[in-house]
Amino acid sequence: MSHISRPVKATQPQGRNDARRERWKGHRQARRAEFVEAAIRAIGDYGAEVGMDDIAAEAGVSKPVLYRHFSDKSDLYLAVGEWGTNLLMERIRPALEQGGTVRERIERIVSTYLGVIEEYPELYRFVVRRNFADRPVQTDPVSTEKTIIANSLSRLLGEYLRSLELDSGGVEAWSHGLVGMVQASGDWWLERHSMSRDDLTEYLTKIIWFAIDGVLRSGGIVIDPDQPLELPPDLKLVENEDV
Amino acid sequence: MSHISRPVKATQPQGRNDARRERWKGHRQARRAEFVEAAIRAIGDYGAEVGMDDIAAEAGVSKPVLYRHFSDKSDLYLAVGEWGTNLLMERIRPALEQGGTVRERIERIVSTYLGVIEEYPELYRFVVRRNFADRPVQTDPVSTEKTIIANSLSRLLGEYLRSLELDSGGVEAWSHGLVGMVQASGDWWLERHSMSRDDLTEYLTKIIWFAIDGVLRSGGIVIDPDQPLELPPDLKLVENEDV
DNA sequence: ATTGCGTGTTACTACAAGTAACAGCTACCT
DNA sequence: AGGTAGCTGTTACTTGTAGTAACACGCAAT
Repeated sequence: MSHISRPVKATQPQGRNDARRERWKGHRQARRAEFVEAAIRAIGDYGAEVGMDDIAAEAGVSKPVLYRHFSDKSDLYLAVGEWGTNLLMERIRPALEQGGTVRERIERIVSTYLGVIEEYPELYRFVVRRNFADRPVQTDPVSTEKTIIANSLSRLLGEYLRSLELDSGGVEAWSHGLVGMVQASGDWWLERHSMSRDDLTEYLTKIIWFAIDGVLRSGGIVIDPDQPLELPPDLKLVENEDV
Repeated sequence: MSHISRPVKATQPQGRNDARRERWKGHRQARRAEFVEAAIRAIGDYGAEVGMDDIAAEAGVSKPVLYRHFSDKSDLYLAVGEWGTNLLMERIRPALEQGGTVRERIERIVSTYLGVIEEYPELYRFVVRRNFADRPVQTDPVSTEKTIIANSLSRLLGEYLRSLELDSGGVEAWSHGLVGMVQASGDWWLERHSMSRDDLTEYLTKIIWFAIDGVLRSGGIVIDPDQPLELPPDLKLVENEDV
């Protein structure tokens, strides 16, 4: 019988603290993070087709050790996707919080995104293409990542439209659509590289602004994309928060 | 030794016609089409996770018979994707060729697309999620399908912008982006179904038009989306034709 | 009668994900 | 001092699915 249980028991027999458990608390999380990073290095080396044998070898352990921290390959895949999502959000957050015009804000977000997929192309392919159909969409890192960004954009657009007393019924569809637009263009660019990142950033910024501008104009609002715009200060990116 | 070679030999020993070959010419194609349709039924029954055993059973044959017509599972997956692409193009073509206003044209295309993924949800998931990473993007049915549509849109937009003497440098990125937008919104809608198809169609039609309108406006052109628009009559959807 | 194209089948291989079953270390508890 | 909970390590092994070997057969054309 394996003397490691998965998941770690949430309760203790006598409800008493046992320092033996505390001893390993942070260690287990650090170990898991170490394996995720090993997976990312292996993906970089072997490509999106990487197997659990290669990931274990990169981590310097045998497969059973990996399987003590991840229930299966899709669990590891999920953790890798979360790593990528966190990286992306860490990079995008400053781009959002920094001031400037609408165009500058959109440009920074798009450029940051393209920079991340350019820096980690195999990781991107691993995450985007290796969708495990047995997982509900909610736990799919691609969908999770897109949903996080789409929901944040929904909230931004929704609050803005409502503050202008415009119809906000389409913000969820539009947000997913805009995220899909950037991702699809990025996907094409990653494979084709027929233009520079700066050129693509500019073209995408334009069409994103045109789409948003059209929504505002349909409500009679005209905004100059090159004037600084104050956004609601409490607005921040949150995960899976409904609009 | 198997007496079936893959692929069928293109030449004959004496360069003489042998009617025994002609006997099977159409049959082989019909058989293959039959297996593709069996695969589609099996996907409908078992979901996107369907295995080759189940597909063979649905076709009423054993696996070796399937493998005489498809080199591997990804080859069958490719054929299924082509089936889906052809279905989509067959449905979209009338929507494109029919006259009307810009808004009406866009609306028909979007509605047709959403209708197809609603009618074949498991097929959609099979094609969209089961990307075989060992296949180059060019033979990936998802990318192929999106590329066909994006390239057609590129050509439409490019010719239009050039006829108006506007910068058409971004049409490829925009086209892939617009296709990605519709697909991402459709993906979200298929999982969430939080609004009707007609509502989603209307919202998507709006933002697509806003995006295109913005491109035109940036060149000083203003077009009424509710006026009938004559498109170049020789323009038609073609596969992988460069802009 | 032979041959080229198809059909059929079961048993089998290959590979990668995932696990059984063991040994051992160390800090904490009794 | 001895027992225990948490971790570490390993190799051999199972499982499931894709894919194939190797055979027999039918039928129209040669």
